[in-house]
Amino acid sequence: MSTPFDLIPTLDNLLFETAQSIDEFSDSFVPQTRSADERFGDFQANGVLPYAKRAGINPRELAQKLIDALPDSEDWTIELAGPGFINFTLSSRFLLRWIMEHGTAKNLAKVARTKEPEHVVVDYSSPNTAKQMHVGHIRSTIIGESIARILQYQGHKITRDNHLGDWGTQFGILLLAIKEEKVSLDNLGGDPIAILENLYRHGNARIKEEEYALLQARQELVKLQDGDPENLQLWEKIRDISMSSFLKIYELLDVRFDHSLGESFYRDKVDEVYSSLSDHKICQEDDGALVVFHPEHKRFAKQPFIIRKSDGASNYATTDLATLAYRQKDWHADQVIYVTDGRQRDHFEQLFLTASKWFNADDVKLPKLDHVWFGTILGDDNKAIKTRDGQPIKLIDLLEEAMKRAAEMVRQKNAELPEDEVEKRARIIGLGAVKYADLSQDRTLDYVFSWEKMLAMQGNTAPYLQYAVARIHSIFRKLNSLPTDSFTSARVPESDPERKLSRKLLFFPLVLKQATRELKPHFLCTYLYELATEFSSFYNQEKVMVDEKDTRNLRLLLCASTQAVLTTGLGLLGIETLEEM
RNA sequence: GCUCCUGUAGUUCAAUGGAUAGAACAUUGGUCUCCGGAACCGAAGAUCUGGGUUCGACUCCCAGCGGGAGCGCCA
Repeated sequence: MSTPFDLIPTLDNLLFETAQSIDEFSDSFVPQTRSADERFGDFQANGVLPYAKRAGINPRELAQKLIDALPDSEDWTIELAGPGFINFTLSSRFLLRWIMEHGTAKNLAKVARTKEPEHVVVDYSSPNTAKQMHVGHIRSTIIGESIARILQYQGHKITRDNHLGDWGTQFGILLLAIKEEKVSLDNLGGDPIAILENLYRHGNARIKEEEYALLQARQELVKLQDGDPENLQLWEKIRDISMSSFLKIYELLDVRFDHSLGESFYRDKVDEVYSSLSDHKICQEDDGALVVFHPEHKRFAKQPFIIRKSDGASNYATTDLATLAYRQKDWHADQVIYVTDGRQRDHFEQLFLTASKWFNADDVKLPKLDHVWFGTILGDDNKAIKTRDGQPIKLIDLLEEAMKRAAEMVRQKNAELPEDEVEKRARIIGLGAVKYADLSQDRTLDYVFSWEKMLAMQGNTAPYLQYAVARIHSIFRKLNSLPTDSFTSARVPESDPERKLSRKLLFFPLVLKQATRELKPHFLCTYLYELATEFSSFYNQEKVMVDEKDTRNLRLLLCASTQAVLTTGLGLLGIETLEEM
């Protein structure tokens, strides 16, 4: 008999089915099983309370009836508590069985797989070409990657698409500056992207001081969009320079895209958007622009979704519609997840409404659409982050600073370590800290930037989790054994620390489900931190390498399983682990 | 003006309508012949205000107050 990976559906079913044999219950009963505070057991079902209330029955009496009807089980004991909670306390044998069956990375991965895999496109990172990535891009990149990994882990087919901003107004300005300053893009030296960014800044200043320059910039953009060979060539070079600067960052962050289909990719697909939406009378002309209103919506009845500007040019609403159509038609996406700043919520709400009407009119199945939005990164003044001279903090600087600080700590810990090993550890620890700092808080909240916080190595941080993993490696190293060895003769968990750690391991599937349902990795972070804390406490209280074989095996099994869950979980956050640190 | 988000210890953050609101940092007291002290154990300390819904509210609703954002040709 196999032990259920996620106990909640099992208990839910058991309670529901049993309830059906009792007169007072109907099929509208929802057991509401959830993990319980450890003071009350391991799982609790709360559903009797609201049900009894509705039926006008005493909840404690009804709960008792249900408990009496439940079949006896060797796997748990059941208790009535409080106003009508039903508490389940798992038997030690069950805990041991679960850990033995599921507690390796391989088995976890197997059992976490969904029976209904879907094709999910994750649209994230999406920087603008011609500019460097700055701290503002870190959230989309890190959160998007984690969500992609979480879904992929559960067996979904994931397409990672970097929707570059490579066709917008910034090119007119940049092209103007390049031509006015007669810059050759062929030898820009060691940091070409920085030079491009400076040029852009010059151009931007020019169009603000002189109206003629503004007209020229617009003209350069029109020329580019009309396929002018010179501008197109320059544009391609700019794109290449930008991409190579992005790739450096993606490599550090261990992010790889399947596609980088920017806005330019859709430039010959926007006409189809205009004509189709016009044919279906979804859009209308207004002040010379083509717009979509949603009369049924309290805000978008008046607030337009502009899909073609009055000068005839497309904008990001147009390309986003074209992009969605492409993802549906060519990729057969079941779901599309957009990971962007929360300030774009209106845009995506309008996009989803418009797409829904459009696809419906064309009788095409609309993929499930999710806007995974996150808060702004703020500075000390509670305004969007800027450096003192008003420039955004470059992402590459942040990452290098993190690695530098981590390297210092690694050297302090181990002075004789060869430099390449220091660098390797510094990368995993430093970048892990940066990722974790971002992922560990609810993404919808604004984020106050501080180097201390981003690079913190103590407390609820990646290095703390990595440290727990490294310690477990150290145990097995000493024992000349492997975490993947089998520990078949282990005894059941008895002591408080053994039991607490065991039950924590069992909650991994619940957390995975929650993080997936809400597309919020911080649930996973909180859990991993609690697991690591529980492990440290256990490890402090219980000697692992004892002579008594069955006890040692149990404790080693707990170590191995903890390591498997921590490593797996951190992997889902895009964070690597070390055998020694 | 309209709309949305947000308000929890000194600070930074958790908490699926569920039982006594949980951590970290900082403060502070301990553990140290220990299998890695990047550790462990303890103390102190919080739900903006006022109503409402509910058996039960940090959570949902209404009204204030404070902070932030969006609102026609940027993305």
